[in-house]
Amino acid sequence: MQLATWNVNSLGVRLPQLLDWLKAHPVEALVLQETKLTDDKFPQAEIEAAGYHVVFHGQKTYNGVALLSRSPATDVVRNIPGFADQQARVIAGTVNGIRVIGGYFPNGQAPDSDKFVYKMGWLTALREWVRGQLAAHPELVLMGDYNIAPDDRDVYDPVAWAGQIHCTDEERTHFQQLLGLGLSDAFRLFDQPPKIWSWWDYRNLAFRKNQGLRIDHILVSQALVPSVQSCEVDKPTRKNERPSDHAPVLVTLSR
DNA sequence: ATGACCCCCCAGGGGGGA
Repeated sequence: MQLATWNVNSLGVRLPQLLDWLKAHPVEALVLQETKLTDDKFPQAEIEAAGYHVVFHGQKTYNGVALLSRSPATDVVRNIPGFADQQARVIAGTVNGIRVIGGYFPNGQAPDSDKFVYKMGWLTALREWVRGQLAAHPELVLMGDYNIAPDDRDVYDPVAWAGQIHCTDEERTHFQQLLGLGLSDAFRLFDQPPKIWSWWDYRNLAFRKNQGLRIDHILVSQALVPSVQSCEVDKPTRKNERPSDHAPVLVTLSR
């Protein structure tokens, strides 16, 4: 079975692509980020007609997350418990015994900004919550748009991006601390070719020049590592006529 | 080439993304 994450950059715009994508990629579960829809406008009927259960947590204009699954998700959680947050960034549920957590991590804007301070606090709250989730659910996947490029290998121009948002030591330390909970970056469980990204700027002909970052990740718990068969970025979806700036990322499990 | 986008808001430009 496959699990996947995709920052769709407006589900209102991308719904037809999502429905096409699900036909071509009948994944067991998919988390979405940047749906940018309040819950009353969420296209639940269309997604259910495509054969998926769905739970969601949105807001106007910004952020918004959803969890689609072939079987219903149970124990659904919206946002990080105990962390007061005006922004809709997390949705979690248990699907076929696997705890699936989808996150739209804060961007952070710039290392000297208030938004960076928020990003750091959010990451700390997420880590402490996920620590408990792992104790309760040994089979766990934490996936989404992390807005962190974990390593210089994940950046098309690491010199130009050194110290910039997504690439600061503080963000990378947070990523390592998530791994320290007992999670593994599914993509790095395998030898990978260089220059694999999950996001390409709309500007500067970035996709055509393959100038991007790998900031969308699937972290799996140790109990799941033996069943991970592959982890791939679905780059062709970024070539669609009216694409999101992110490509989906998929993990394949032997179950 | 010192360029180059897209989506939201909601009606002319501004905020945000990464």
